[in-house]
Amino acid sequence: MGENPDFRPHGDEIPGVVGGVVARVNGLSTAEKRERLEDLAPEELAEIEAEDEGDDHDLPDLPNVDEYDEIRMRAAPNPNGPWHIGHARMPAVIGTYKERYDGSFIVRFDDTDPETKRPDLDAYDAILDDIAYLGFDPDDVIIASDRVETYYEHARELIDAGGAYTCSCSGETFSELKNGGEACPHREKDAETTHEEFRAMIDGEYESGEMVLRVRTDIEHKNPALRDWVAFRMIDTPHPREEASDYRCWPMLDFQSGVDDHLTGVTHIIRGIDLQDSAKRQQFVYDYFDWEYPEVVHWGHVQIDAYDVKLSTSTLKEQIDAGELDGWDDPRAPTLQSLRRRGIRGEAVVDALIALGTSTSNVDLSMSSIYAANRELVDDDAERYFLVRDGERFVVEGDPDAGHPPLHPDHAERGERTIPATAGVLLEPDDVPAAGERVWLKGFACVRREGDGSADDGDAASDKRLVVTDDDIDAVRDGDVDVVHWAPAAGGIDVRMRTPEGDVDGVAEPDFAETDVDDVIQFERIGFVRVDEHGSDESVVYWTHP
RNA sequence: GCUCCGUUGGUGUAGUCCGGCCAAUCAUCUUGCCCUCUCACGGCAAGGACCAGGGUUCGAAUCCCUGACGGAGCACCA
Repeated sequence: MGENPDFRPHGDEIPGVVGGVVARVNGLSTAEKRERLEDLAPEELAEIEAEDEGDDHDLPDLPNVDEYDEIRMRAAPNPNGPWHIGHARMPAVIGTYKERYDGSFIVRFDDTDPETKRPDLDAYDAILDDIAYLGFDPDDVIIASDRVETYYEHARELIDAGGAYTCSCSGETFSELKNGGEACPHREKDAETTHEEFRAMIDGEYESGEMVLRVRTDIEHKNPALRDWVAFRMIDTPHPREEASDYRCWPMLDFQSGVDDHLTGVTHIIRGIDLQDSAKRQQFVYDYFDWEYPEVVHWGHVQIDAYDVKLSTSTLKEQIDAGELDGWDDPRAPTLQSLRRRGIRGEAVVDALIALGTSTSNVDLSMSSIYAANRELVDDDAERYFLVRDGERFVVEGDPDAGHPPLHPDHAERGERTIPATAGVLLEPDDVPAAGERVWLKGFACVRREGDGSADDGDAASDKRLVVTDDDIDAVRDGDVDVVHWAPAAGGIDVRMRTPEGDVDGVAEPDFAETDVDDVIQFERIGFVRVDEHGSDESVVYWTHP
């Protein structure tokens, strides 16, 4: 109708006219439709099939990739602690793009604040471990505090270009002037004086707070966030890295990051919305140097359901110091170290984070999507065992001596387990049948509950008995009898299962001892766990997911 | 207060640039059924969304305006 305006008044009649045809086409099979289209418009068919091929990306294409010979991206963490789940988004997305475009992935530690965001010396390696856990291998690792001289050199060039001036206003004073769109008296000083004062900053002749180097942007810019921002300031506290401990004049993020992105050839910057204004700030520096600003993608914050604790490195650190958490890999902590210990593969974390895309709105990540991705990875390999929590003891009367459930229901060739029943069995309280009712002990037999438990005469109460019946499996198929897991009353293995909700104790079947540390197995009807330790008193497992 | 940005089912996402192919995709989730000696895996089915109101148009998730709600920045933090 765009082409034939005459039809417009008749728009309402269109559905009636074309409806029959549309219904007929929809009734055709895909193959038939393809055939018809090939007759009518082969070029359109080719177009559709071309679209189908390249359309399976979870992430949108990066902007303007054709304009660059190589796509280079960087993750720029602040090394103040091991990573939580939200941090994993950066390497997950960058790593995925790197694979798609055959690009580069640089890790740059932005550790230029020895005081407020004081780096943790262990965090550098911890973060690189976290990245390796996720399955990525950075092409290069650089540390900003190694590059301070480079930032000084560029600051001098910027001063020469008229793009910076030293300023001794207090933060408060300057803020007031700036919010009114007014320059401070230092703004017009000559380059020579600025050079002299900047040299004195580098030499440490000022105390913290006495002097800064500002970038000359536009003091009347309508966005107050962009007006003459600070590029360098004095910090009295020495940097924790010995190599950098003598510096007192430190660059701010926007200067350091902007210079490094250019010098390391970064083509695409991916970062959070908290840095939305950074590109606009840094653009002023890029203009003075006549550099081309990289492409930028911003994304929103990630919140994760299922955790009480906040997704914040500093909060986690406080909780660990206060003893509320056992450490960074406490199962209650939303950290990558915790997920790793629980047996969740980095690949599953990456899959779930990639599915979030890169939208600028804030997103909630469900742990269930990480669980779903991980279950897909581990289910086929996970051998099955029984664990009984809060076991109630019953004697068993009748044959056989032991149960033999398979190690994996889909893989009979892997063999079966042996669970002795002669010394009695343990059942979870929820699974105990009422007096006279039956229950199927999985891998063993159908049993009937005798006695109602009222005559409590000790450990092997005479009325806590399970008598083997002659029912066959049809009893289960008919839906009359529930199948439950169980453990032997003697010879089982004490297990402590650590979960995000706290520790749970139980007894596992004897064959559980054959598992190796790091194996991910499934306790049937409970969930997947990772074997953490086989101790002399007990074994410890970490709960993975249902 | 000033300045940016966003809003599609419970969650995430596709579609928005270039209005009709959208009675809106896919995944997760929930429920039911099938399979099954696990509440796992697998299969089938169902459930559930275009923030609101105006405008433009034959036609709006898509374009325009207003509002609501949410987020971010205005640091000598990153």
